[in-house]
Amino acid sequence: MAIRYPHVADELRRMIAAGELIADAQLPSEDELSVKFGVGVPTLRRALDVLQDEGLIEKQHGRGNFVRRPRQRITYTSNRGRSEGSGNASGLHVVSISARKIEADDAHAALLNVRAGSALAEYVYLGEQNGVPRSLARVYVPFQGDLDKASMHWSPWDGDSAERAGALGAGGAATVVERVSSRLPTPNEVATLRLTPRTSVLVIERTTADASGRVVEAALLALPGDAEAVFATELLDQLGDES
Amino acid sequence: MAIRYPHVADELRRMIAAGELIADAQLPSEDELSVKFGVGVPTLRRALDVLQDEGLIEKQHGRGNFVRRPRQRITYTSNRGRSEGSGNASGLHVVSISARKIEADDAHAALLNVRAGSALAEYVYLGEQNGVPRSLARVYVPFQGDLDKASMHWSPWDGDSAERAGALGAGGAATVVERVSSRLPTPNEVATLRLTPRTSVLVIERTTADASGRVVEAALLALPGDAEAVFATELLDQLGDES
DNA sequence: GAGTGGTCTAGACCACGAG
DNA sequence: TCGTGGTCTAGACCACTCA
Repeated sequence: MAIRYPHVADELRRMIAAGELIADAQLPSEDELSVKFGVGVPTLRRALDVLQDEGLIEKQHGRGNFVRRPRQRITYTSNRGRSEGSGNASGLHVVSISARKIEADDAHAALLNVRAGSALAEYVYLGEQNGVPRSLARVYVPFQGDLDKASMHWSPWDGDSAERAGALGAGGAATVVERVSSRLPTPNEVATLRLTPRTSVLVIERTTADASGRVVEAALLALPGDAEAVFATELLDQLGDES
Repeated sequence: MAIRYPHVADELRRMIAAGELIADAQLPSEDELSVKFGVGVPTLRRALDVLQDEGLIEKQHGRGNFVRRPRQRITYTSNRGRSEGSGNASGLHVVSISARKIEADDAHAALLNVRAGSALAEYVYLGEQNGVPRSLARVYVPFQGDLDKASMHWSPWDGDSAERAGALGAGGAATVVERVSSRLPTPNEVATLRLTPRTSVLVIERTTADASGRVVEAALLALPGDAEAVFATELLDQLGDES
């Protein structure tokens, strides 16, 4: 016997691709679809789960299932010391959510290389594209006596790394380390970014240290699954001939 | 009425964390567990799905459910022109799977900036850690008359970017662009890396171009979900005082 | 209150793995 | 052949949304 839910998923996928179901439009109810495809409701729901994992539809409890507007790919660009280019991501509107003083927990302590319990300033930013939340960023800086109002306008998206490092008062060489990983979203990210709990987010963890190795800033950036981070480097050939 | 499957999942998670279910050990059958937790089999299976998404268990059709050995975090390091450090990832054993000549399809063409249909050399590598497949890499190079045997020992994990660029014959400045994204695994990746179809993989797409902008190499690296990519840069302060 | 999706159920049957 | 997980089913009931 054939496994039926993949075929149902294929057919729904085809209908979306063919434009028979347009973005933001509501799908027929699950009862209707199960009759239409000649399968039971649980099987139809299994097919919808697949489409949800693929980001093609969005389920809304009590309202219905909807075709999702295909997301524009969102790109985080690390401009490694070259001041050209980017600046801000295309069409992304970043708003500051909150600025507050907190005490470092163990995770913060490891990130910033400070003692747990020391004072930090936390800035939270939300990036939106066409009114859709697209990125959630938290920036941590060792607390310097007050919440730096100027910092509230620097999201991880803005400006050049070198510029930031300079402005942050390093006054010399700085080291920027960026870690990129992928994980399931936290409940907070699910709510804020309007995600499903089962689709991964791309996480970029950036720490900036001054010449003495002291971490002057750490940024945590969460992007919905269909995102990418771009790192470009121009290399001079540092090698002599190696016979 | 309370939703039951999260509680079942919590309890199973606790048992694994507490060591009551050890790595590689088989779980009781789903029938047994459903009785033990006082829920129906579908509900128990729903809870197991959650644990599978979290990478805590592995389901094997016809055999049983097993506690997964916690994965060591795997790290891809981009050493941006600095020859220090890394070289190879910790404990990773890379073997060459295949080397063959192919014709570029549209995806290859876009990646390497060549015409579709032009000849490419494709090298495939599998990285293993303790006998467990941990990374799948495909490297593409414009075909140069034969399959370069030497290249077969350069996986994306080996060596320094600058060294590679030099060895690749650029003979001057080179540009390396690395794109990191996250997506669901292909069926091939599911089989080769022993993944589940629902857990994301981290994908690193690296292209190396010579001074003239010609792409001399493209590498596609797929890593299971609990992986990270690290990019470190040392910046000289390029700014004068900005009044 | 009507309509929607979410959860839970019991049971039948199929597909896979191993002895 | 047997035990396992995988699929499919029909139906009951709950939770949410909106008029």
